[in-house]
Amino acid sequence: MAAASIGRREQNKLEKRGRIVAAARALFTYKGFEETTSQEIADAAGVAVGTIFTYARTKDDLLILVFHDEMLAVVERAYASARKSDGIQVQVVAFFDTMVAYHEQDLPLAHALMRQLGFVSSADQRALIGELMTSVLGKLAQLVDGAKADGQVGAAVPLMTAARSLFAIYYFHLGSMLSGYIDRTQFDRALRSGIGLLLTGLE
Amino acid sequence: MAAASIGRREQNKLEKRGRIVAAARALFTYKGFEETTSQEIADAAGVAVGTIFTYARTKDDLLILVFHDEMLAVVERAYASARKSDGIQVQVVAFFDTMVAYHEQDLPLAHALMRQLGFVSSADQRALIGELMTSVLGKLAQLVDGAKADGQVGAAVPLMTAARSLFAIYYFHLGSMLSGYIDRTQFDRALRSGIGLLLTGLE
DNA sequence: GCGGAAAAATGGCTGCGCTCAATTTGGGAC
DNA sequence: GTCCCAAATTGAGCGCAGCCATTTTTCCGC
Repeated sequence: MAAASIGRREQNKLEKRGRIVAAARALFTYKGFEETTSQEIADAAGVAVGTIFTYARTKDDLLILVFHDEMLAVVERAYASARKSDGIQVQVVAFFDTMVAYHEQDLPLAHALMRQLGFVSSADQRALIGELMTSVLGKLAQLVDGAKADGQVGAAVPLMTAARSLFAIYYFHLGSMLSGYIDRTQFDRALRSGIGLLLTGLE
Repeated sequence: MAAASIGRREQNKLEKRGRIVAAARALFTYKGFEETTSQEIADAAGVAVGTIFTYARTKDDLLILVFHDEMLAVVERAYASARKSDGIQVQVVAFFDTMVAYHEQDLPLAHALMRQLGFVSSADQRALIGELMTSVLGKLAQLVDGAKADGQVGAAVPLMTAARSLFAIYYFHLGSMLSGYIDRTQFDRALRSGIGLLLTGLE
């Protein structure tokens, strides 16, 4: 019971944190990020407003918390989906398609998330987002590494540079779509041609 | 006098707009974007708070206005600087180095700008930022096109895809630096290796 | 000039995110 | 069981961006 009772306080905190994040998730989805007030989240989670800000320093942090766990899962799914295909290009496209499909479920929320990714301010945010980036880049690096084995990718290619460049291209075009510069069709085209060009090179 | 008197109203608006943007510019630089209040900008510009919001719908828009003209000029300088060199890789690096040097004058403000680039919400913003993007991508495309002439770049390479991919890599690493994931030295290395890889290709 | 209509400017007001002094809760020492 | 302290919770209050009913300025037909 000692271990359990020590855990009691932590247990409550964890459960409360879960309620807050779940409430935020639901409200963000239902009425949008900007349109949801801290008071509403607090009410839905059954806590006072002030309590929210002991679990997340800002409303923005809450958005990151909402995405964090889900995104890690999506990255795993994206990787699994990519592994089903053959050929590095098809694999990478499949990987990003899975991620886009996830974002397409709620484009406004994805748009709000993208704003935060471009403005990491606190150490908390840096840690959470850094974890996501490590996960995505790691999986992409694995795909590239796999392609090295069967000679699709040159042995001298630095894995992380390749992973970062692939992601950079995806990220840029995703932003263009979420900001309303291009539609989904144009996005697909742009992503494919960008990845294709990175594979063959300019020279 | 007819033409001038018709212009009088426009003249005043333009001059007032100039004062507001200049005041915002100075205050953002002096005490930071978040730390500057609309009231302070209004006082410095000699107008009422409400007036600001007839020239810019939000404080965010004001930030974009502040950068817009300067950025167009920086892109021109970056292009001029790139043309001095030979070899597409060196040119592209010189181009981005000029842009980074500009942002380095005020990293916090560059960071704030980056947040807006990732969250274009109004048609006004889309127009202003779209103009910047067109300018940057156009110049990059020109550099790539020039390199095509002397065979450094394959004739079949689509110019805009190349320009977008180059920019995407720059943008991604710039964001990493501004968000505090990497320092300037790592940025330089990452940018160069990313561009190098795009030139040679993964395959 | 003058009248009036349209455009621009104004600033008190509202609703928001977030703070912080005061209060409640939980858990160990005895 | 009781006491005590630290950790957790609370919500009224604060400062901010942005709104909008009112006032001021500008322009044109006469």
